[in-house]
Amino acid sequence: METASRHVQVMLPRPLAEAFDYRVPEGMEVQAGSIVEVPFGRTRLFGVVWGMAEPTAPREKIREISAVSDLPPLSGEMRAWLNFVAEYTLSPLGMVLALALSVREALSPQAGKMGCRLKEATEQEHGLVNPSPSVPRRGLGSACGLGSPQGSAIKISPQRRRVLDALAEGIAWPLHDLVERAGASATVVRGMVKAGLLEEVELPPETSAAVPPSPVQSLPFVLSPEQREAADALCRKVHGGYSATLLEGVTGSGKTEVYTEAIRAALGQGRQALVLLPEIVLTSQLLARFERNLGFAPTPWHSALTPKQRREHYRAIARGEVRLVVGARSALFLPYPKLGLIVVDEEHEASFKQEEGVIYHARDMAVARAHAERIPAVLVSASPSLETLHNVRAGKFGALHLRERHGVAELPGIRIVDMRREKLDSQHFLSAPLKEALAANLARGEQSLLYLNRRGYAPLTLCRKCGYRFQSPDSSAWMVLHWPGSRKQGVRSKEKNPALLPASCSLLPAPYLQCHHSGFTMPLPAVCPGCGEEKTFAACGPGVERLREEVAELLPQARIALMTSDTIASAEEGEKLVRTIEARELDILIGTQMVAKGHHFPALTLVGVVDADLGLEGGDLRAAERCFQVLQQVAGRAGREDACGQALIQSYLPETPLMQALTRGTREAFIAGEMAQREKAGMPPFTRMAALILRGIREEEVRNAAAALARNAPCAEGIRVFGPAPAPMLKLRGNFRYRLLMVGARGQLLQPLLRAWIASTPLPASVRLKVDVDPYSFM
DNA sequence: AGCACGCCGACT
DNA sequence: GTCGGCGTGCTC
Repeated sequence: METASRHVQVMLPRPLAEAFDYRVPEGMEVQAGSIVEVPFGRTRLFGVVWGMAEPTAPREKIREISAVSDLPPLSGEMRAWLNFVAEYTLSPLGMVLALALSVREALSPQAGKMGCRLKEATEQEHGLVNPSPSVPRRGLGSACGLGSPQGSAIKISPQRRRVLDALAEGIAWPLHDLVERAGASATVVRGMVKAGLLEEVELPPETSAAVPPSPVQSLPFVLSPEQREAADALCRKVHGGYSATLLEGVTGSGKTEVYTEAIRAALGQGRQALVLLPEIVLTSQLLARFERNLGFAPTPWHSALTPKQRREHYRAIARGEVRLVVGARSALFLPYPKLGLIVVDEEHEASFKQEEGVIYHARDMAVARAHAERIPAVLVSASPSLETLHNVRAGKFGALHLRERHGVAELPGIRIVDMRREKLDSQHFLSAPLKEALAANLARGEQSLLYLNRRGYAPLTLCRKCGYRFQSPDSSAWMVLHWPGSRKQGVRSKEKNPALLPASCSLLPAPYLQCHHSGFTMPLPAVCPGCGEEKTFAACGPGVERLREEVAELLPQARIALMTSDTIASAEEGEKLVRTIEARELDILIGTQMVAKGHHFPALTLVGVVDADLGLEGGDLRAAERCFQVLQQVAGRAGREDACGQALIQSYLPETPLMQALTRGTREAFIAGEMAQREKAGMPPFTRMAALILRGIREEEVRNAAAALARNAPCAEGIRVFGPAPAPMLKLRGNFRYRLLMVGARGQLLQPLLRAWIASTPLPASVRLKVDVDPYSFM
């Protein structure tokens, strides 16, 4: 009888909504949340025990659990939260679980890591005269004449010799390291294993080096009365179960120091704390600041960790050995066994929104996790999102406000340059006031920053003869002209039409065209693909590369540098440039989004925003909000220490409330206007939204599927469905995309309606549907 | 997500 | 005649 056989439901890190049935072998102990290794198809996978009910799958399909991980089981709170995330985002639970089990190698002590060492009995078996592997030295590359038991000879080539020497100490080496050490290929090593010279053994467990004790003394900082009050309020929350609190304060008001007190309180309870930050602000300087403040190094979690660090950090976190994690949004999904506090710094940042795979907003899911774990969440910002402000007003979130700035100069004077009144030279983009200010600043020996959120040389290239426009083959976007070498040709600007591009270019590097959506890149051809004429290309509009050209022409003596993702490929390069700036070896920095945040430059006293209206383009309802934030942030870069700086903002829309609010330096006016506008237009945060995005290879099928969905749209009180509309970027990566938008009243949960809607509309397998709940991007 | 099976174009 | 492209379907 098999009445004694136990079964459990195992959730697997695959896009599956349901758990699979598995048998628990005799003598194995599992509980809900246990991380287990199971056979799955022809591979083995780690999954999590999700239920302990009777199996529903046919008995003959059910297989047996292979092993249980040595890591502690996922807590009930964690599992409940993962379930919530799956339901909220309409993602298969397995996909959400995959985020939590992201480091597969961390789930077992060695995860089957194998290494090679000398085979114990090799010498005797093969009749080696001398047991030392470094001899015999003679007869390299030839048959050594050492008889195996069968009498066949084993060849010791120079490569094999090096491998034997590398292993002389008898220690097992991972294959990869051995290959490097011995300078022999993996094939050679494998051949030696086959020949019986080496054997594969499991490597001994690594020593846990994830949390080295830190000798750093914490620097006690003195909090102002205002800061003290806010810190005390947060510390009280740490003892009080779930709460969500906005900590608002301008740059320099000491927000970090205030929430560090709450971290201390959580750690004091023996619990773990998590600080989430946008990836770009997660620098070594910032980690060092936490270390100084707390007296120990926090554990970082971001995309640049090495596989080994990732594994060790994951294991130490899962075992509760790590006290503080400072990480990017993926750190939210780590299996902290005793989380006591979550801080989301730069809460307003759009980069917390994950746009691929499971589409989620880390800030919102952090609040949900705090709720599930019954702990406080603290949202921190100098310019909170409208969503968060709305939650504060609705009484869902508490709020603390830091009003004083400490050790920082006044905010810069902001002036809007009305570009409608400016007479720009053709193919030039700097207004007279900005040019004058740049020249004056240079004369004073002070640094300037020009902000233009457009990579490359020009956003559009067209043929002046036939009107041909370069368009990306795999999306409908224009190809952006890049011309990194353009600055090297001083004479170019003296030509009649400076925008006219040479057909063949002797400059280095040569101009090329790139699609910023797909990454597709091609050289600028010599003749127009439309009419075959030479030298007819005109570059339209400015990019940062072209701006540099203009500035170099205007101020030939200035030392200029570009800061874009094209010129700054790594964190080290970025830090190198920052050091150059700090050493005042640079006069004018020209940059994209990248320069908006991060390091502050002591001698920067002028900021010029070349095209302030750029951020308002694109179908994005939060465009104004984001544009305001970026412009305020960029403008705020001027004059941060002793000197009071100025910001000049070039705009064709100087009367808009956004630009007006910028000049007054008050956020309140802008927020009030923006809130009113959103409410009137029925937009979030006053409504809820979900986007349905369909994509497929054949446009006809996608369009039909979208139409079918639209016909089936739910009719419910307060629900509106818009579309289908071809996605703004219609053909992205070879796929046609159509979108529908569902809008509901704030109090209405969209998910059940969405689920019923989707379930009632069968779609062809060739058309994929994804749902973006609370969409940020409308592309 | 992987991974294999299966049906149509460019090669030994 | 195959090799291999990725479209489709399955995994307890």
